Amino acid sequence: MHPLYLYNTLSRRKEEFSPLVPGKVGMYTCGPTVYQYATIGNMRSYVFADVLRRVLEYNGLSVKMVMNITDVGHLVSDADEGEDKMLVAVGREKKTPWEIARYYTGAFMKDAALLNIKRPSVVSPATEHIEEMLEMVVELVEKGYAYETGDGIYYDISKFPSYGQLSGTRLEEQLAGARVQENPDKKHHADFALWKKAPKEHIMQWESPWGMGYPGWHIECSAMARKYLGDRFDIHTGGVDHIPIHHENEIAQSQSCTGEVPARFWMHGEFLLVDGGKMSKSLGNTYTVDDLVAKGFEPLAFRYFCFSAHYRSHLNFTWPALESAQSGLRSLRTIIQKSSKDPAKAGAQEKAERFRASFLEAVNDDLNMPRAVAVLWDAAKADLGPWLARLADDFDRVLALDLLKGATREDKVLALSELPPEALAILEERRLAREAKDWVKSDRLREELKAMGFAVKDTKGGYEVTRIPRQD
RNA sequence: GGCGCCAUUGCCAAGCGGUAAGGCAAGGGUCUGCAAAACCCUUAUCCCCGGUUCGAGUCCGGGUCUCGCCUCCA
Repeated sequence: MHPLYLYNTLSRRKEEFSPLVPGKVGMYTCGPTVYQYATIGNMRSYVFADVLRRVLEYNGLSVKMVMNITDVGHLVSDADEGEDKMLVAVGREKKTPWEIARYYTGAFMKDAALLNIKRPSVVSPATEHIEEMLEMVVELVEKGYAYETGDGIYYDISKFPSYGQLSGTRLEEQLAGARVQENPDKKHHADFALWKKAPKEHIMQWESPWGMGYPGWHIECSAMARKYLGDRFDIHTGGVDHIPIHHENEIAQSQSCTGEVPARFWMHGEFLLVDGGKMSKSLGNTYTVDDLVAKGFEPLAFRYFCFSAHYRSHLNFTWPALESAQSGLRSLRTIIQKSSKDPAKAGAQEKAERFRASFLEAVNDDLNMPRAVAVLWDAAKADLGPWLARLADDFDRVLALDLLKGATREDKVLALSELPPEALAILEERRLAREAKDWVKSDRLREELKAMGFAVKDTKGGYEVTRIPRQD
């Protein structure tokens, strides 16, 4: 057994992981906002969390994974100003917030499923936890960590000296109001809303001890993690962008209630870049899983692509890079499939065991997927015969690339019954031309089939027809 | 302006002090009427300058470049 090492943002180093309760891991993942489609950048982050969960399970641990769905408008910047994203969606789509949340939650679930992201043990919307959030806010007020202003309840950062421990930022060094409008009622510019008082017309609001209102956008994670995982649990994940504000605030809130930093390990996935630059919803240069599919890619090619870089590194998305991933994944599957028909060779099992050990070592080294995939490739070329499929099946518990699926749609040799009659006619004509050694005609007919979207490959006894992947 | 990350072959990328994994692409070859597939072979000394060390892509110092964060964002 290789020990499992994970990088902890809190300590800025890799630490050996062992769960609080032997054999069981509690893990929280900051989930998606559901007022627009998730981008592939978002999805990279959930692939990362999924891999982490799978690696924990691969190590024999049982994992309770909790994910929130942010369905209540994040309004607000840290200064609690700005537009409400849900409100924007409501205006754009002429639907109720609830309809929008349901729609985009569904879209997210579908994308996750396409990427073989396992469903978390608990995945639940923030609005189902208003009560738990209010309880925490009340507790914070009672304990003196929060104060009321004209427009809400704010966390008082001056009561939490260790603020900034995760990001290494020092409050004094930050320029107050450098780029955001200062809220004059706040005692400190970094104080953040726990609860906001709602104007009458506000789209989503609930009763509270302070009248109608809605939650601040950090409290949902604190409340949900506490409810499902307890005051102290093993791992909390999210994107790197969460480090400086969201997770700092979460720690401040939770620790003020419970006396402890809620999670022992904080892990963060790096951003996906597009053409060397930032991808973000606000820049509008985003792609969705649907966009990839529309270009003829398999969603799992994107998952494989995610494994080409370590989760703590930037990964640069380009279409050629995705093609490279798709090719790689395809040939991997082909090799595995072929290999299973080969006779077993002496020593193959022992070799497979060694590959398994290397694979475990790679994934246990802070989820080093590029190395793990390299181990798979080494194994694929090691002449393992039927043992390769067994090994790949085992690796797939972590990789989840459907390695044993065999041919993809494009690779699959089509039965004659699957072909349109026109294509069959041309094929028959071509067969005759080849018998007559009329190569010019034969090649011309192949071109015709190509235009119809079919590729013909001549074999000993005849030919095979496959679909040509869509090109754009 | 402040803070941080990166810099490895045509592209993506691993590497955590001992003489550069893996993938994609490309080239050569075998096979094929041709093509495709498959198989075999080939392709880097690690941004620059100093330093530490028997030995550095790998540590330290100084540059340069890139990207990111400091504002909603995975």
